[in-house]
Amino acid sequence: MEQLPSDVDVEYYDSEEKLIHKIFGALWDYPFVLTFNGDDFDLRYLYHRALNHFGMKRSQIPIELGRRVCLLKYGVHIDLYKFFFNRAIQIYAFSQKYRNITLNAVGKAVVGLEKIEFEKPLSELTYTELALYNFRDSEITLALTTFDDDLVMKLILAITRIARMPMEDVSRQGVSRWIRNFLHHEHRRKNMLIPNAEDILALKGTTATKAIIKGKKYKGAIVVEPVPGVHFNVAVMDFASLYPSIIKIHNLGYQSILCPHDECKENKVPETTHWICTKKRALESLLIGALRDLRVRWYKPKAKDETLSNELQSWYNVIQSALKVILNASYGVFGAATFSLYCPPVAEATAAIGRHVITQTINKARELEIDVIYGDTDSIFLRGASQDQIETLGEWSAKELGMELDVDKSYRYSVFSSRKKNYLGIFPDGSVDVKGMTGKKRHIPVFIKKAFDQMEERLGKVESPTEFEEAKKEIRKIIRDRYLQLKQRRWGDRPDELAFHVVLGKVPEAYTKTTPQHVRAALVLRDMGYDLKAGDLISFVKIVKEPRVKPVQLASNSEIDVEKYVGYLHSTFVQVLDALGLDFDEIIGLTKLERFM
DNA sequence: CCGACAGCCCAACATT
DNA sequence: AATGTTGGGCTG
Repeated sequence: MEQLPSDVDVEYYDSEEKLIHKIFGALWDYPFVLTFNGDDFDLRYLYHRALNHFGMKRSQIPIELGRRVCLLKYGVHIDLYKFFFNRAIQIYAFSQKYRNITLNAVGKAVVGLEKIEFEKPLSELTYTELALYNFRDSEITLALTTFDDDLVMKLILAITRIARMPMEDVSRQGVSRWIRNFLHHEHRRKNMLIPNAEDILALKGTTATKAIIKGKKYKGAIVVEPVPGVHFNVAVMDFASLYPSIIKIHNLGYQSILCPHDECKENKVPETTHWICTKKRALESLLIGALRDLRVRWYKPKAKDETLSNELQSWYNVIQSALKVILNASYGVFGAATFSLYCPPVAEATAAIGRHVITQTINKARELEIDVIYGDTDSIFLRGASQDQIETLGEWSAKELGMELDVDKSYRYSVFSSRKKNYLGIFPDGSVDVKGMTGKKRHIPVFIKKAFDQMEERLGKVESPTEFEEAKKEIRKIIRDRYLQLKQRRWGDRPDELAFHVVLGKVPEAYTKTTPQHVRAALVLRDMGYDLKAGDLISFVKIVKEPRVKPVQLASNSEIDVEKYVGYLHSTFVQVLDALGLDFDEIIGLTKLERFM
C-alpha cells in the first residue's frame, strides 16, 4: 500500500467533538480555505454537526451558512467545484481540458493527480488508509490552485479587481455576474442611474431579424460554404476580438441603440431596422472597448515581453486571460434574458455588423484575386495568397473597417468536404488541426477513433500534392483493415472499444419527448440500482436485438451489431474521403451493384 | 438562485 | 417512407 509522506503528521482524536473543535480552530486561523464542494457538503456538514449534535453556539462556529453557499467568518472560502464548473472558465481558461466536474477528473486533467481508489467502501478503511485518502484529496485540492505559479488564485484575484466583487462571489458566480458588476460599478462611479431590465426591454424592444435556427432570438454569424477538396498553402486570417471590437467601434450599448434623436436614425445597422446614436457614447461601448484595448495593446504584449521576469510575464498573462474570458462573453450577455442589462437589439446589431464586416472582407479578398475557400464568423481561409495580398487585405481592413485583421495560422494544406464547421488543417510541422469531425468527437468508439488517428498521422506526412497518391493508398488500407476487423469481429475479448460515451443531459426521467439511445442504456443501469444524475457519462454498445443498445458492462461480443458499426465507420470517414475523391463502399470492396442489394 | 450567444452536423426518435 | 424534432457534440 502507498505510504503517507514522511512530513505528514497524523493526529488522532477520540471524539468527533474534539475533532470538530480542532478543525474550527483552523477555520478561525487560515486566511484562505479551499474546498471541492465545501458549499454543499464539507462546511455545511460541519456546521450542522456542531450546532445540532454538540450544542455549539452560532458564534462559536466559524462558518456562515447561506442557502447555497458556506462562507467563513474570518477567512475566504473558495469552493473550487463552483469555480471549475464555470463554463467560461472551462472553455477559455482551460480549453475544455476536463469534462466532468469531479475532483478526480479535474485533478487528473489539470494537475495530473488522481484520487486514491480502494477496493472496499470508505467505512471499512483503516485509519491509515483513511488518512492516505484524505491527504490525497487535500493535496489535489491545493494543487488545483498552486499549479502554474498560483494561476487559479491569480485569475480569481484579477477578476475580483476587474469586476469589483469579493473573491467568494467571483469564484462562485458566472461571467454574466462579473460583467454586470463591472458595468454597475462604472454606472455608480459616473453617478448614472442603473436602468431596470424591464425598462430597457420596453424602450428598446426586441429583435428585428429571423434566426436561422428555430427557437433562437436573432440571426447570428455567417459560415461560408466551404470549397470542397484539398487545398495547399492556406492562410487563416481572423479579426482580433471581433465582437468586442464592433461594440467599441460602432458605439453599441443600451443607451445608444435606437436612441431618441431623429438625426441618428440614418445611422442604420446593416440588414436591420436598428440605428445607433451618433451623439453620445454608450457606457458599454466605452468600457468593453477599454478592456479590449487594454488586453490587445498592453497585457498581451507584456505577457510576451522577454525582457520582463518570468513572474511578471506570467502575471500579465493571467490578466490577459481574465480579460479574454470577460471579452468573449461581453457580446453574448446582451442577448441573455437573465442579464441585468439585457438588450436584444444590441446583441443583434453586434452580430449583424459582424456579418457585414466578414462579407465586405470576403468581397475585398476576391477583388484582390485571393481564393477564399472558407470562413466562419470572424475568420477567412485564403488559398495560395501571397504575403503582399495578405498585407494589402490587412491594411484595407484597418483603414476601411477600423478592424485588426491578422494571420492567425497557416496550413501546409487543408481538407474540406462540403460540410461547414468540419475540416482538417495540416500545419507546416506536420501536426494536424481537426475541427468538428466525427472521428474526433468524444462520444465515438475508440475502435473508430483509432483508425481516424492513423489517417490523421498519415495526412501529417504529406508535404506536397504529388505525395498525395501514396497517402491515399495507405488511407484506403487503414479503412479496409478496420472494416475487415469489424466484419471478422476482431476487437478484443470485450466490446469495450466499441462503446459510445454519451453524457446524460438530465436525469433519465426528464426525457419526455424522445428516448435517445444513451437514455435507454441508462434506464437499464438504473434498474440495476445505479444512481444516475445529469452529467453522468453513459457507455453503451449497439446490439442487434431490441432495444438495440446495451450498457457496455453487460454486453458480450456475440450480440454486437456489426453493420451499425460499419455505418459509423462510413460516416466518420466519408467526411474526409469526400475531399480526397475516394469512395467508402469501393474501398471496403463493395461493387457498385452490391451497394443496391 | 445556477444559467453569455448563434450556427452546423449527425443519428435516432416521433409523427405524418 | 418521408419529414420534422430532439439531443449531443461541436465551431466560433
